[in-house]
Amino acid sequence: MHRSLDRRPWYRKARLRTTKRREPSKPAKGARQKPKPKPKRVRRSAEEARASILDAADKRLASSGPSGIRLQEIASDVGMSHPTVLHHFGNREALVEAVVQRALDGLQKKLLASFRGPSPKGADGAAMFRQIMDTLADRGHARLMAWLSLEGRPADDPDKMLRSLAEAMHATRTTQRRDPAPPFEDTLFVVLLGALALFGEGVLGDTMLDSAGLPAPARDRFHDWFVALLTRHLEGPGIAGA
Amino acid sequence: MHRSLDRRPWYRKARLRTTKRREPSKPAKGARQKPKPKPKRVRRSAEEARASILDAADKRLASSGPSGIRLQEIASDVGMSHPTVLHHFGNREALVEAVVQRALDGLQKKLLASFRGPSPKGADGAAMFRQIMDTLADRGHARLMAWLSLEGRPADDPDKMLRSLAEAMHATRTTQRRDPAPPFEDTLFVVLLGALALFGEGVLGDTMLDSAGLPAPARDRFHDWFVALLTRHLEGPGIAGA
DNA sequence: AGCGCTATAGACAACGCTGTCAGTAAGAGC
DNA sequence: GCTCTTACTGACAGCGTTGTCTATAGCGCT
Repeated sequence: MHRSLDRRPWYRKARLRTTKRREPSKPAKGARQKPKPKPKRVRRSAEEARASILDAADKRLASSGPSGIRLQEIASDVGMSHPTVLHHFGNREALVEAVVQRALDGLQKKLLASFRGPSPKGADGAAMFRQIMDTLADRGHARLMAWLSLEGRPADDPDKMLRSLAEAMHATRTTQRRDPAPPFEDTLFVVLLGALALFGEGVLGDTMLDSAGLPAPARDRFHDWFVALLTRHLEGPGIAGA
Repeated sequence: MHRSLDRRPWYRKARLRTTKRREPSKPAKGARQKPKPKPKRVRRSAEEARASILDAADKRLASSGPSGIRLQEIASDVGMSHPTVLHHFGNREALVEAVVQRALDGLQKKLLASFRGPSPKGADGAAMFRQIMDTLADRGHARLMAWLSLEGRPADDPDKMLRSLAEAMHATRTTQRRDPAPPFEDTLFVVLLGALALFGEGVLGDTMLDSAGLPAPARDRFHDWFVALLTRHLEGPGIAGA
């Protein structure tokens, strides 16, 4: 008479097996006489385990992208066996999904925080741009977005972050001037340019700097220059074309 | 007495085996009585074969990056067996190296051609930018650079392309104006910004446009706007800071 | 202490991928 | 035709990876 045979895991069961069963094929006999001197097992709570696994996966995600995530590596990073990872996430794809989602949420939170920025209300150009630069130009985040895009994961944002950012900027832009304001699209393009350039720098910054024959410290000067360019544009008249 | 047993390639032999020999382990017997109704073999010249293989690999490179290249897929694309691919390139890594190098050379050639551009001599801002945009914003090339960077392949350019481009632009910039010219670094930053933004657009363009709530045709307007912004900057006074 | 739950580990299966081997056949040159 | 070179192939080895199964051990509860 066999016991529970359920062994709860994933996740709280109640989902029929999705992968087709393999037949035993070979009797799979194995002699079993080992001195067994290592029953050293740590037992985490499920929450804890999931969190550690996600942390480890996150490192791999940043360094090698979603497709570079390996169950064995992650397991050994955390200090467990890879079936345990599967126990907590069901299958590799679900783990990848989870870690990507977590990273994306983290990025969005950081960005939204930057949008509010140090200034009390309504964005003030330069300061906000610097904040966003620090967040996005941080290699990790830009690289993540690049990985996702290259590997064909949609990763769109339903909140239309760029647009809302542009709207906020445009509001302050129109109130802070007395001559007729440039069209909204002009502000939107400024934001778009900032985003594209910052992203580009996050991924290819070093390569480009090198190709430009610039030493690393020039990066800061470039940032200053860029911010100056944008703010001057925001304060001056819009581009004729747009 | 056995025949040549050399079976030439790879490449023209004369390199000792690098992977360690495996012992036969199992006699590897195989019954061999098949009706064999398919001795349909195409025989290409070595050049031809290499070229077709590289072409097929190039497609995979663009769509899934260097690490996404699979010998079997490429072989079946070309219409041969995967050992034949190995026959011509020695091992997978060499094939990847070759196809990446070829793609990179192609990109550089295109870019250099754009630098000369339609104008006879000396770069003329707007036109050149448009040319480069067409070349670089073309998804394929930007994606390739992103793949290479993300996967940690150096891919630096010893020619310092960005710098030489900036030098050319700066020359025309200083001669085309009567007031004191802005420092060279200002021009360099303009080029750098252009490169970063264009690259960013090549990789994340669609995502960003979507996040900005812009329809696809807005891309062209953005390009126009960007070119206008840069040329206006190039013709006006430099940024105070730089 | 005993019991149930479940996080964990070991063994192994299936599969995909690269790479090796030995043999086959398509041309080229004679 | 014969011979030699070599592009090409099927079979298979070995490894890495994901996923399954069974057993075990840590912990809370009574």
